[in-house]
Amino acid sequence: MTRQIIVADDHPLFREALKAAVGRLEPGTGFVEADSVAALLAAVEAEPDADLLLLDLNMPGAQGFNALAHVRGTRPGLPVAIVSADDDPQTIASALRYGAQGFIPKSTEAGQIGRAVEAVLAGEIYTPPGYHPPRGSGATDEDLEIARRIAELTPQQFRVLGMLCSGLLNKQIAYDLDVSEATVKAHVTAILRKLGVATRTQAVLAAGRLATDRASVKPPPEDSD
Amino acid sequence: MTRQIIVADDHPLFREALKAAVGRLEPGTGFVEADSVAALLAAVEAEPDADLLLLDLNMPGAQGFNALAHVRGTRPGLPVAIVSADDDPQTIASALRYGAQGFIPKSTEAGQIGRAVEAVLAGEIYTPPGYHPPRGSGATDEDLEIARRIAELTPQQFRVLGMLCSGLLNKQIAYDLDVSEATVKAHVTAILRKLGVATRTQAVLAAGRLATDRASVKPPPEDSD
DNA sequence: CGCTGCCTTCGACCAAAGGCGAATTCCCCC
DNA sequence: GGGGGAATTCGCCTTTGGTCGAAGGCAGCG
Repeated sequence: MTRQIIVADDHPLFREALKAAVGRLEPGTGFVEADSVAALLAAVEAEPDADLLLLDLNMPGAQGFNALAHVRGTRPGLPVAIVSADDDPQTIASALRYGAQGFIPKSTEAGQIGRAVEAVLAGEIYTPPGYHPPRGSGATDEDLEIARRIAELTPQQFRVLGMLCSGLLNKQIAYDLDVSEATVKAHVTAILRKLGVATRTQAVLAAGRLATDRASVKPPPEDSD
Repeated sequence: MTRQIIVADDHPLFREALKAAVGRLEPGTGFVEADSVAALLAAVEAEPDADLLLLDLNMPGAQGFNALAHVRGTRPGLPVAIVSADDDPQTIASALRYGAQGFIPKSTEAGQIGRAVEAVLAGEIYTPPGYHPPRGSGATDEDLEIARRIAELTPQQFRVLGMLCSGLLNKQIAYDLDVSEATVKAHVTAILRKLGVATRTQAVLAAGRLATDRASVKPPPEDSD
């Protein structure tokens, strides 16, 4: 039985490097790749028996720790190792508090990445050498509460939440997901309930608290001035 | 003619310290205090001839640089010196790009604060000793574009935007401002136009890009689970 | 097999959001 | 003193958002 690892990163080249670094130690390893949150969700659903998820924090559509929180909620048995270019102690501490089993800075050298992955697969919690938990751990209790609620969302609801956070209208979401607008509204209602808020705007604000970088809304078209 | 300085900080004690540090060098200085964004707007409107605004970044209701951008837009002639506990180079660079004439870390010793204020009043740009502009300057061109648009908002519109960013309904905003809901809607429409977006959620996302800390939406009431 | 949940889907109803035009006030400037 | 422009205010109408109830599909379990 070959072990399965899901590699979620929007950078194709980096995915290759990651696979090479991991596959070198265990040639029989199978990989599933995802370059977006949508693909990540699909991969997680399609591979219920995956052994590990290597997750980049800066993926388009997955503001920060939202994807981590959601995967931890829907697949509690699937270990997640964060792979990120942002390696300051605050970010690492947050990732661990949100349930990641490991944190691998992108600056890590290949051989060390392989060993880190093996460590996480063996059930250890991997942190970069020299890492110390900072004083204020970056994620407040309120943030963890948000994460807990996001973890309760179904995959489809999580997709919709991501689109809400992009500022899309129900109509646009319905078109993208190829369902009726009534269905989208039902999902939105479920999201509002689970997040404990009353409007989509409040839901976006809540989800935004788990973001590391600001979402880019959309390029303002700008015609007049 | 005594010069007027507006001191905007939600911490009363710190306002006192600030006044003491500045007043020591020029006993005749007049002060106007503001402990919230609402009070800040009122003060700026009431004192058109103020000589300087000392502005804290972490004021309730004024997410990050929004207040700075807005004041710079409505009162281009009023110099603004940011006073903040967050003194990393990224933050300082952003403040300067958004049009601040000075940046005074809260850790600055009293005498130095007085000298910094005098320098800004004299037309200089004050930065803490040892400050070097970082490589990536913290604020992207897109962020500056947002700031430029926020600067175009009228005071009332800016107040409404702040409430939108708190996740309030039009009805609640109308109650707080003591106007009809129709009026609030008109303001919201104007805001959407000026920010170049189509919905309130997108407006909140746009304004959120100028935030330094995440807004706390509101404590989720939480009853069921 | 049949039952029980859960997820997804949807249509119909009501509330909130947003657009449009217009009246009022205030301030600046001529 | 008298425009002119901007800001604030508001009512009416359309669109969007959100709730409720319900039906179909799919997995796990007795």
